[in-house]
Amino acid sequence: MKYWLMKTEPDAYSWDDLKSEPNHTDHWDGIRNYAARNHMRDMSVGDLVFFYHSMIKVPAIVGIAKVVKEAYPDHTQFDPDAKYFDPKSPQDNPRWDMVNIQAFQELDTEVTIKELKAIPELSEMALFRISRLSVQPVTEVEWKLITGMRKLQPVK
DNA sequence: GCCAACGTTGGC
DNA sequence: GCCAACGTTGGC
Repeated sequence: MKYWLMKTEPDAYSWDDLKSEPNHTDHWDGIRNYAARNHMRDMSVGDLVFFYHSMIKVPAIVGIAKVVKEAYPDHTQFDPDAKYFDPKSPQDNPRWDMVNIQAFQELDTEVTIKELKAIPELSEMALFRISRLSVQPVTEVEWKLITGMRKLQPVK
């Protein structure tokens, strides 16, 4: 079992948006960064994901999602009308992948970046070291520490 | 709005 | 292959 963190701007797509999808599940399209893509390719069904809201007043981990489908080609790279259309991506060897995630667990309250920053054991998190990486690994130690800070409940 | 960090592009 | 210019991310 591996652990991850995925960032999203809630104005574009939020935790509530994911929860309102059929089966609380959606595909994670639009990733156009090789490091982030490679992390998605390393994901396995059952891996857990911190769902993180960025570009807002109080950036925070707002929920826990689960990987329910492993990496497969992101169809939006071939759609000329899509925001993340990539005309240079070869049809027979697509550059960009996505995974499917499902909203899995609720936190009783969100875990803010301020709170995370105050914890010395978390100072090496990719979240702080590699600021622009929108899909990133979380270590087991980091995962257990953070999830231990909150009550978790299944998403209904 | 500012600015640091980092990725991408393109000239040479 | 190098590197300057530029664009984007994202916290503050």
